[in-house]
Amino acid sequence: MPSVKPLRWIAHLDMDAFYASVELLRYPELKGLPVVIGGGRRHQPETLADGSRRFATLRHYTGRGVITTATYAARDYGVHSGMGLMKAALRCPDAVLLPTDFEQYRRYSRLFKAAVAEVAPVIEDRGIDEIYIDLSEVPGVHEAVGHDPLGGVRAIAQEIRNNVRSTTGLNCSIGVTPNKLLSKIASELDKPDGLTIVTAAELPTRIWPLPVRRINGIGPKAGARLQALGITTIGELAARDKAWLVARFGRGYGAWLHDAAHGIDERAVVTHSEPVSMSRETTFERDLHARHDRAELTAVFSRLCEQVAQDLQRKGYAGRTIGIKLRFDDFKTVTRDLTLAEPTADFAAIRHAAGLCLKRVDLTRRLRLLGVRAGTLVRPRAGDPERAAAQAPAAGVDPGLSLFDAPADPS
DNA sequence: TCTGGGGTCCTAGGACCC
DNA sequence: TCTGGGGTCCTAGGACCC
Repeated sequence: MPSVKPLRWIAHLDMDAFYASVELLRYPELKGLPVVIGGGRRHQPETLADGSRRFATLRHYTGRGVITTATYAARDYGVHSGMGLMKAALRCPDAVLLPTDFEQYRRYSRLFKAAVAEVAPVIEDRGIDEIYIDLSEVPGVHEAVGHDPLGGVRAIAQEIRNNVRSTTGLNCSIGVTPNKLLSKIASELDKPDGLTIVTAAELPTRIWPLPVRRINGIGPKAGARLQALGITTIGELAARDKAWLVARFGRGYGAWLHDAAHGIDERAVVTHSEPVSMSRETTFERDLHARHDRAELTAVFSRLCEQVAQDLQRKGYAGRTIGIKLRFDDFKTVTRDLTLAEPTADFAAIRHAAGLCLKRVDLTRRLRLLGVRAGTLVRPRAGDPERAAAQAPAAGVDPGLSLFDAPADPS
């Protein structure tokens, strides 16, 4: 029997301005206004005596926060996620500033994913506001409706959108194509509140005119290199020989670039995955010096280790690799890590290992960020005495007071 | 007025073993 | 005493994504 490649329909669903939209559900009076989410905890809205609410604006913001999400009204002023709040304040000083409330966003994330699962259960998580959905096995997906050969897919995608809308009050955008790569691109073609179906035959007309940066996996660096080579659009990338790309971008990435430009992507929708690492990091309000701010740094360092330990324990994991991350005042970032004989989720063990890592870093420059990470995770089985012992609190916690001894005086 | 926090994956060199 | 490959683990950095 000849084997025929089954026709796949893969959807990519992206919630529209997710964090901001969740906030608008509880503050409906902000609808239509420029609103940005981000920054610390200091700008909570306050409720006045008459029941109305007063919101902070960007105007007087000081600090190192960035925008995590901006409403479409705010984007009209040229602000976008990732932009520093100080910079955004110059462009749109009257934008409302709300603090992030991950607890709430996670709740709505679970809600919208459950709503999707009622229609199509094969879902791959891509973070809090995005999923891939394999529609291939959903009944009726391959059937035409009237004279529309894509009627089946369209109806199911529409049903997913309706269900998300009615259970969460939130809008999403969906792209549906034969694979994840194209669906990711397609979901952005009609944002917000869009539904876009692209067939393989439409690749030249609908995908090739787009900039290469729209491809998930071509970031700032690769985008700039391609531009320097005279390649701006996906079509121009598709026109290059694979060998030409391999010669310039390496065997793996070069070949992938070629396939991606031709809309080739066989990756499956993965419904389950295990975490590889867990980490905590923090950026300081002002840059700290190892010697001068030793007490503060030591306290932060311990807190990060404790948070990582708690995260591991809460989720039932232990890490065999413990690492640290430091970012200096010149934004240079270094990491150090250390592999233990046994995985651990114990605070004292983590801090001890992280402390050893710290000794391998030159702490002359001031620090702007400190992070702690546990990698090579395992899920210790209950009743495994050896691993249970490794998880138990270790005797003798080193005080850590000498963690941040500076090697030299920079001044 | 510099640029958050939480991740994944890839590469590359050196150690170490066969 | 010198010269090999291959495989795996460890470490550091970097690109990229949400």
